[in-house]
Amino acid sequence: MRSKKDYMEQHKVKEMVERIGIVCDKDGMPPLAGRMVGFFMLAEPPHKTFDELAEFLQASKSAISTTLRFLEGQGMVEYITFPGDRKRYFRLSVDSWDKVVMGKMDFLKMMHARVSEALQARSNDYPEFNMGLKAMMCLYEIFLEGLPKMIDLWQKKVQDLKDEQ
Amino acid sequence: MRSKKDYMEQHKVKEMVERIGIVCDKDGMPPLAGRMVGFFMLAEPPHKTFDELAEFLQASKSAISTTLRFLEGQGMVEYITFPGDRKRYFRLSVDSWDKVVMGKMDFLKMMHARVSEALQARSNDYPEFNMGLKAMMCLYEIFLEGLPKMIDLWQKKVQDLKDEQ
DNA sequence: TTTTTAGTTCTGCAATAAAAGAACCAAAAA
DNA sequence: TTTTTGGTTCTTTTATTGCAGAACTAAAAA
Repeated sequence: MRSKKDYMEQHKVKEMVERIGIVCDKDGMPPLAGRMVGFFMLAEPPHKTFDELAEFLQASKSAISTTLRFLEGQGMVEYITFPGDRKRYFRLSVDSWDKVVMGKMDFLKMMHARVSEALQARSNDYPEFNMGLKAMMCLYEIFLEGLPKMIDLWQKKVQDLKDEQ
Repeated sequence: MRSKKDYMEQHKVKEMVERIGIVCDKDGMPPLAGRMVGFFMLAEPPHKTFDELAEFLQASKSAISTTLRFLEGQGMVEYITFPGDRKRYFRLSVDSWDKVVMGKMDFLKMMHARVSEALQARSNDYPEFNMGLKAMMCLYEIFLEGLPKMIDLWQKKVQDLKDEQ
């Protein structure tokens, strides 16, 4: 007996990887990046070499390299090394999702700035519409304030989860 | 004197429309959709006809039609009509941004489901990594709970804003 | 009834993005 | 020193997207 729960069969894995890939796709990720995330979520052990990635994902070295660097940039992937082993072992950077969220905040900040400018450029001839834009800014402000709070809450909860183990 | 604040000159408007367009682009919107949002933010009056959109944005009727329907689908654009006038007047749907946010929540729900499945598919051989996935799910749960709360808060604040006018 | 208006839908092309392949490079091994 | 390993970078090919143009439609106007 390998362990309490046996690792699922290969073709089921491929199926799930595709499904995860599609969801990531919808968030604007390139297809291979989505699949790679999917593979990392299911991979056992959770760290994989460059070549293992290329083989499982059936993709070229260049595509793997580019995609790894893309995901690294987003804070979603990192690598570890082992003494006396030249290879890098890549894996999902499971506890730096806050970095990913912070990245999304940059967009909120930009949008907020643009709406603010738009409002300043407008006349007072259409106060009701202007109020709508103010409301929009208000929503961005609430998010910009709320997201870091949610991250804090998350970190506490994660700590609790780890403690109770 | 037209009003307290005069409406800005045309070429400044075009400049700002492009800038807003770029930010929208970064959120994954097609270029014309981003520009259209920009134009709607600055337009006076804030409602524009199909032809006015086509002319200002220098785009074909088909592109305008497609883009309008895309933005309508997202809950970002709506149209009004006037008695005895066949035309539709399109405008930014400024107070249904909650719908846009709810749309983003669908993605969070999907991702949460996929991670949950992944976790169930995994063995117990790598508990630390599994814990990382649990933490990830936890983050999604916090967002799924927090976003509606933020929307509520927003609606209250918007009411206050309107009242104090 | 025919014509015009206000759009929509379908087809095809141009621009962009994703991935492949080959050339390349630095560190380690032989 | 040469070769192999573990990648990266540059160029080319392929797939996808975004938009234009023309054909179309339903309602209103003439």
